[in-house]
Amino acid sequence: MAQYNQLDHVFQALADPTRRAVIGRLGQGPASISDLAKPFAMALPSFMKHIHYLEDSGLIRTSKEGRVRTCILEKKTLATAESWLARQRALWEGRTDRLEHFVIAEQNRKNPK
Amino acid sequence: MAQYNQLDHVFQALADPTRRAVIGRLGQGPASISDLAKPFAMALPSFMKHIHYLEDSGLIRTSKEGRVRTCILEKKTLATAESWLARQRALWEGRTDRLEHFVIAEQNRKNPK
DNA sequence: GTGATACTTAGCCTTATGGCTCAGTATAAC
DNA sequence: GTTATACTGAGCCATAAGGCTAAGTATCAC
Repeated sequence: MAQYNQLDHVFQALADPTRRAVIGRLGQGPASISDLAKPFAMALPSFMKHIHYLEDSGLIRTSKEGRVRTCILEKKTLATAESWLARQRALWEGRTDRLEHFVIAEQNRKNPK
Repeated sequence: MAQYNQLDHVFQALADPTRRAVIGRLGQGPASISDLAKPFAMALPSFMKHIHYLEDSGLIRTSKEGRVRTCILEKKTLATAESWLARQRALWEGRTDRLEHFVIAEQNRKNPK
């Protein structure tokens, strides 16, 4: 993983069950660190590493207010993973580009910038 | 990554640019190890580790005939990653849909026909 | 001001990853 | 039967991942 590539970090972030669970939770709306950490039998600093990993990969964004840090899902980043997979499928299905365009169009429709 | 979970291994496998390139190539059809290895400035044993990783994760299957090992893409496994992402999207879009409904309802309340 | 809450920082430990070399085996070509 | 080809296996190395504890800081509640 020597060179800079967002997909590397995104897929790597998705490779851990704790982090996937966090993403699943954040799909339902923003949450604080301690709320997110609650379901996991893990020391908080360990959990924080996952949060940092997710933030560095661009899959979530966080902000601190008072002593509480709130996390939100960055859907656009998740979409880059989705569209890579869609592109692979498009390739082998011979339907070049159509599916990827569909995914991106859907993303823009649902979350216009 | 202590416990058994195919998604862990699939996403982990996708986190490396060499392995993603191999998958891209195999999307166009089966290929031998040395054909696959050609584009990479990497010793063959190093490349083989990637192949083993891909095979262990279930993303490819390989078979040997004579001295040549041929690799093919296991599309079904790639689909498990795709469907996890699709499920996430479904989750958060379900939420935004409800939010949209709420917003529309509010608008109608404030500005009745 | 004291104490609880919510992180945060620092550092340790074990295992996994991703590269390498060097040598080995099995098949194909001549 | 030699030689070239196509892996394969063993093992080394540096760094990253993912857990831990212990101690620190900044808010908030009383």
